[in-house]
Amino acid sequence: MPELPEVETIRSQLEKYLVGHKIEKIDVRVAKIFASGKEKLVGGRVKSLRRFGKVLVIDLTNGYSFLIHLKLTGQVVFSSPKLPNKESSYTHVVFHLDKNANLFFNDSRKFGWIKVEKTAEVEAEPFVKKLGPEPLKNLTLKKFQEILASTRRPVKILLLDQEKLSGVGNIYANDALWEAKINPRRPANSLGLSEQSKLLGAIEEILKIGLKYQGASDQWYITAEGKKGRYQEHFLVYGRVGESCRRCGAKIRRVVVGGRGTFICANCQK
DNA sequence: ACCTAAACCTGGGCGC
DNA sequence: TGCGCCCAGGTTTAGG
Repeated sequence: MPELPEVETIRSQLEKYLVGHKIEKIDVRVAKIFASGKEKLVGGRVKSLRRFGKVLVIDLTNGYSFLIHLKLTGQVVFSSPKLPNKESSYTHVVFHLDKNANLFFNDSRKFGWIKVEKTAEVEAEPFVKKLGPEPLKNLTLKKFQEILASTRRPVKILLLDQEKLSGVGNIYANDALWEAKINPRRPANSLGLSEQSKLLGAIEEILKIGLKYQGASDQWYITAEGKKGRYQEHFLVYGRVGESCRRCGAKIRRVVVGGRGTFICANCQK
């Protein structure tokens, strides 16, 4: 799922549901997902929720936090007497909360992880620490231009590199490049001024649209309320192989860039 | 520094 | 229906 709009949708919903709840017990059914430290969380109460790129952070009042990465198929779903129960055969970790509520971590492919850190040390955690600036937050045009100018690697690979900028994944990278009419294979340092600025604007715009539709439920993603997002109904180019370009009508092609499926209108994206 | 393929896993879709 | 193959919102690692 799990690009910036999907994780942010989960974060903001959990802020509403989870804050104030006490963690009474944690049931880890697949050890590799949550390898250690769960005892630090038991008895703690949820204080706040943060997000760094695609990483969700849940802070407790006892000085500890836990980080969740959903990778490709992870789900984080809140359940209470009022919401549908999304426990399934893919539920690998259950946080039992007070007031008959639960937080489920589901993950078909088991690539996701949960990790405990002291709250004060979350930003120094190795994965978080390496993250680059984030669109809609602290990615300025100047910084974006520096990042692009620093390499001749294909621009799409840069957009997906979390150490260069964080939060953008394959869906939003494809759609933003289409929106900006830039070919994903273009060397990053070959973009002109107006292209650089157009691309940053497109990234911000597409992420905002993703947020508006509560993310893309192309496959496994669901919100913390257990519902589907709707951005998949508005894909600009992602996944539209064989269909017509929304701008010029040419056929959308699938190519591979940096080992990832990449969708382009060869007519529009130069 | 950069590139690729493979690895971590499982399920869905498609062609035959 | 079944089987084999390819694909998948991410990231890391091994090898060149």
